[in-house]
Amino acid sequence: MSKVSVTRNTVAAKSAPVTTRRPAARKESGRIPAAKARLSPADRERQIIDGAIAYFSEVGFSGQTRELSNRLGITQPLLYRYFSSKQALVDRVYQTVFEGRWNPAWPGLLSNRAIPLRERLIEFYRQYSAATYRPDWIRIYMYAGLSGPVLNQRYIKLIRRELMPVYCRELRDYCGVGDDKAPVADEEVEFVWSLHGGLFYYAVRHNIYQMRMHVDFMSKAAWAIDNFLAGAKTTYPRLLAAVSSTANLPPQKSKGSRAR
Amino acid sequence: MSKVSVTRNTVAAKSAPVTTRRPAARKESGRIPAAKARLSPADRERQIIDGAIAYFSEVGFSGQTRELSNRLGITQPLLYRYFSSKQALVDRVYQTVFEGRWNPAWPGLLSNRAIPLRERLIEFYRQYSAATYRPDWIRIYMYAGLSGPVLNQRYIKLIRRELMPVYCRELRDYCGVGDDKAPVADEEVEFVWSLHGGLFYYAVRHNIYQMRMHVDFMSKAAWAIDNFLAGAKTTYPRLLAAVSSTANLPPQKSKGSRAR
DNA sequence: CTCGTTATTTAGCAAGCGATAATATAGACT
DNA sequence: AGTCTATATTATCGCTTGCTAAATAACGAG
Repeated sequence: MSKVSVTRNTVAAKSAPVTTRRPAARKESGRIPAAKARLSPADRERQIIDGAIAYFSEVGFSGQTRELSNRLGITQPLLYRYFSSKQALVDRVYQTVFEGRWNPAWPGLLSNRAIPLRERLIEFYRQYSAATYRPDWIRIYMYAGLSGPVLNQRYIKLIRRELMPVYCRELRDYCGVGDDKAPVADEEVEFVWSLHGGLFYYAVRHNIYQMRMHVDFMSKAAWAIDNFLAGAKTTYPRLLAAVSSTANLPPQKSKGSRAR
Repeated sequence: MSKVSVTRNTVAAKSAPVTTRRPAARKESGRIPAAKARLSPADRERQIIDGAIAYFSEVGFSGQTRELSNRLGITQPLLYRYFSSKQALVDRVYQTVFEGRWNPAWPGLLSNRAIPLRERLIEFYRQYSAATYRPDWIRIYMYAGLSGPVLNQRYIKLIRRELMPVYCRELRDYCGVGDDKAPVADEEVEFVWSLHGGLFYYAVRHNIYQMRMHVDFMSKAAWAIDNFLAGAKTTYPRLLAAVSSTANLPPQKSKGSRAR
């Protein structure tokens, strides 16, 4: 219906290199242009994925393909030229959001004993929050968890495998207890989750409940880390002692060995 | 029309607990009506609400009324005899889940200085987790947050208003600093949120990501509380000092006064 | 300029959805 | 029992949604 006119721009033609996956090499185009002209398949695909991330993170994966195409300024059947089904697009959104933001250098950062543990933790949470404590990541992560546990379990297990053992061993060293080689116990990991989860929940309140926060994240994180480390000096040795004392005993019937 | 049989009486039998809240109103026929037959409006309404809580907490509020009615063993138009629209039913689910589980006695429990703070906190989280750290509450809470912030903001503000001031004042007393009457600063509240959020996130991992937990909640809570209190002895006075020193200064342009 | 390729749009189907009106039937009362 | 009322079901409407096929138009090569 004659929604013509506006721009006859040749912008589309200029973008030759595609770099299908690496967001690092993005030039300053930053925001998605309305880009209604003919695009190269690679560019169009990128545009659709970016738009889908923004749209689905806002309304959830029950959002409609027609509304998504409207926001992109394209027609709805065009989506199906690039993705065989809505589910395929959704899967691609998952993949794009969750795979590009994990930094393999984090374990190394956390275990760098040339720096005080406090500073390492602060720097880690600066990077980690910048990468994941954002509306698109957090919201898509939570939508994913509610519609099926597989994806989130995989991510939690990544943290448990890559981060938590390092975390716990550095904490042992910080508190001057335990040895570096003993495997970390579930109780230790859960202990660390209290800090990690407390910081994550800040992001949930901000990005899902959309609370206006009165303390900025890094300031809060610094106080939480300080408190965690200060308490750990006395609590963590006690925890390790409690764990090792019950480690190879028969399972006791104490007040609650069953997870809720 | 031919998809009958299958779950006919199992569904009816399972959804039996109708008398949960209304002791009166029913003559004591003793026999709980099989949900299949004609029910009194009050009983049918309860049954629908209970089923809706279970169904929507599982699949989210984009779940279909037909599927809900199937699970209840009733026909779909019957829902509309009791609720004018799907939205009305959804609102009723919100109301039922979120009102009814808050215990007004909690502030009193937290501020009862006849008991050591540690024990008060443990008892509080025992009650609080039993009331809200359950799949229906947590999942509906998160679905609600993702589809609109209003409800969650109201709940967060309830915590901020009813719990946090008490929490902070007891913490001041525990650490032997500050006075009871000074209003609590945002930084103090955020400090307490670190503990509270860390425990809440345990429930998220368990009930939304459906992780199998290796440490039961109360055990984890006890360690988290111990660590929080142990650290607070040194950290909280420092926090209070930092807050009061910048309290009535002009807003400074430090590295990050803006929330993320 | 012409023409072929292909990105994009127009048109539309079939199933799914919330919601309504008409019909049937269970249960209480006389 | 017979009757009446409110509960529950059958049938269906109008709209939405994922998806497809055919038509159109932009771009590049010769």
